[in-house]
Amino acid sequence: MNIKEVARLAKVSTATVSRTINGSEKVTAETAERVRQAIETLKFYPNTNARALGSGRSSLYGLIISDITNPFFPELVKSFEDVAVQFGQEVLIANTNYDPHRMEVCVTRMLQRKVDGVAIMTSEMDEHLIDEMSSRRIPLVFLDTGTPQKGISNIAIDYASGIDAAVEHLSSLGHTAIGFISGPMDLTSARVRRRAFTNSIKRKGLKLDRNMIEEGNHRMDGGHEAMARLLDKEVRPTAVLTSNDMTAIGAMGAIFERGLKVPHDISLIGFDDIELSAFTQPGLTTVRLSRQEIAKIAFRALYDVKENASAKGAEFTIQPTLIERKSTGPVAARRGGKHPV
Amino acid sequence: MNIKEVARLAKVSTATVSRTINGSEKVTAETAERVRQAIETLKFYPNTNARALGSGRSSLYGLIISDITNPFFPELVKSFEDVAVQFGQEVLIANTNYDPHRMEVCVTRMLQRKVDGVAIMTSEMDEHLIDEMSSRRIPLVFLDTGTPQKGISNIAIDYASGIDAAVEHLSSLGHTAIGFISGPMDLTSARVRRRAFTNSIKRKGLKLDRNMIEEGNHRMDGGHEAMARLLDKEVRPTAVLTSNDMTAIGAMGAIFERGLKVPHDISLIGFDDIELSAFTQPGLTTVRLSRQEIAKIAFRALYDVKENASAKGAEFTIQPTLIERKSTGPVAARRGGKHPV
DNA sequence: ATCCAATATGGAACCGATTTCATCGACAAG
DNA sequence: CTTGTCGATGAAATCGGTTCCATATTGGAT
Repeated sequence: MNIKEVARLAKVSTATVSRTINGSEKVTAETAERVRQAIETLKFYPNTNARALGSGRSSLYGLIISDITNPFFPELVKSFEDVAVQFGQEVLIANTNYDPHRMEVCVTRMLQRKVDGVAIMTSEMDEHLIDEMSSRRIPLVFLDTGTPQKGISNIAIDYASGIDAAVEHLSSLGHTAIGFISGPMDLTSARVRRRAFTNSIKRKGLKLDRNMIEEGNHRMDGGHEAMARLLDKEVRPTAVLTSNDMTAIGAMGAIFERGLKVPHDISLIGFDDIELSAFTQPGLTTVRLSRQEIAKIAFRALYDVKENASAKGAEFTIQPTLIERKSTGPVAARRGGKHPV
Repeated sequence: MNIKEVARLAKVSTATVSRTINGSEKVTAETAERVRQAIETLKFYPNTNARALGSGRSSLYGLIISDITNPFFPELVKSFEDVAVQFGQEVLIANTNYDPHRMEVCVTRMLQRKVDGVAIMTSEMDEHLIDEMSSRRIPLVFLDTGTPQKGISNIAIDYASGIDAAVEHLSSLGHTAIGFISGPMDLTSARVRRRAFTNSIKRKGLKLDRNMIEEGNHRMDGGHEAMARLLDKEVRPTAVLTSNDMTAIGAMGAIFERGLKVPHDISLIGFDDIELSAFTQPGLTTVRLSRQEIAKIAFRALYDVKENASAKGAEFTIQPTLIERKSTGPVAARRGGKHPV
């Protein structure tokens, strides 16, 4: 069941069949119709491997993520695929499980499959792996890491503005003792978010208490444990920011377990705004990072560079926005605090 | 950067390079070493497309799911990939978004990429699409649908035992008015789960009230709305089973919004046991459907049929198990009910 | 009527691997 | 010393498409 059989049935050459399939203009409507009939009759599906081999383009775009189990990523994957499909391209998903070794495996896969571009939405990226890809002139786009270079695009996230808004929100509710649960500190993205937090606290003129910063793992269990540690301290924060929503959701559980209430006893703010965050109890106030936007920009960045040899790597910036729900409230009235419930 | 250049550098033929890469025994240790050196030096990555074309095996296994946004599936994907990697195979993920049309696109992808097998973990499957694949002798495995035929395996889920356990659990807590929120009724899997529920209720000798069955969409918003409808009725159930955990989580929100409490006012049981269900507040009692087990069986079923032309399609059965958490409790004391809090 | 340009189509090389089959050399047996 | 056997290697066909280049055909201009 290959192109030759189709050609024979339609009484044309394989070249003409190929042209018909690819919508080349140089085929008579009549001939094209005959070919289409033959394809239909034989239930012919062109072999993607042969196609890629012959044409040099795989129509495949790689998407490397850290953890498919974190809802942030499936939502990103979905959006990325949606855009890719619009352009008639396919997506190859690879996840690293936050493991630098697996990252190498992922890159190898991309190289072997001859993808037309790679979106790297994770930060455990090794310099030499980047070289491996960029030296082969594969368009790349990073999420919030990486230096924009020739053929390499970068999507920066304006953490400062997002986290400033969160801190401002808490501050306006009377909170001064604000804690933070970070992601795993060996991840660049986690470090960047944490730095944005400390900077923001300083900018607001609040006191930065290192005792109120704990490390999580970007998953629920890590958030749970980190919050437990925070609650065990002598001086508790009245509000806590987290490095992502999963962490916040885990943290929320730890708070309830102590018989405390959100936001009455502790206000909580997440980061990402995954779909789930609208359904927690209470709804999670968070800083939204639009997956649709990231996915769209990422794909377009790759596609443009690929199709348009002239296009060079570009720099984009995403603005996160504060989404106020029910997990934040005025600091509880204590000793005549000025923000009674 | 192809096999020829490697051959030239190592001063051997391309055949020998190919043999070395594939670990064929007929290569002297010395020669193999020289080839490996050359590969290393040139940073050569064999072209998967050419490889698949030449050998007739793609080492790719397809995994078709309904909704990557439902945490059940990412967990399944992860497990499936883990097993595949152990066997040196790759995974091609495709999701249908519950849309039969997209399903056709997914199958086309599989056919074009010449996958070595397809795991169909979704039920919006058209008979003719199955034929399309099975007539090409592609090993298939279905999750809980499909008739086991030659080369087609099926993983059945013993809903009866899982849902019986759930109903028994509620019954022993004194519940008699048990509601159900189903998945979208155009999905086979949703219908099967609903039927398991009604059967179970009948077997327990409880009264089946069609008024207490509402339709959701297997997502949080659907669960939320369905529960809202249930709560608006004159006679409310004291306990509700849902078709999956996402539905239960959405439902929980609707309950809280009315100022009611779980499990005090309403007991809630989910289905799947996604990771999240241990972190809801209160923890969700649910019926666990092991993704690891499903993924492992699914991949092995495909791999065995592929590698072992003799192996025919097989039938497997998965036993779900009840996980008791905090979302179920005795029916609230009313008019001297016999199960006071 | 003649010639040219434009257009549709076919032939064949090519993409980069795998794999069959032939060959070569070495070593053991006679 | 010759011959048979076996193991390592290479040459070339092959997989199923794409695409360059050549050719045939058509219609319009002169």
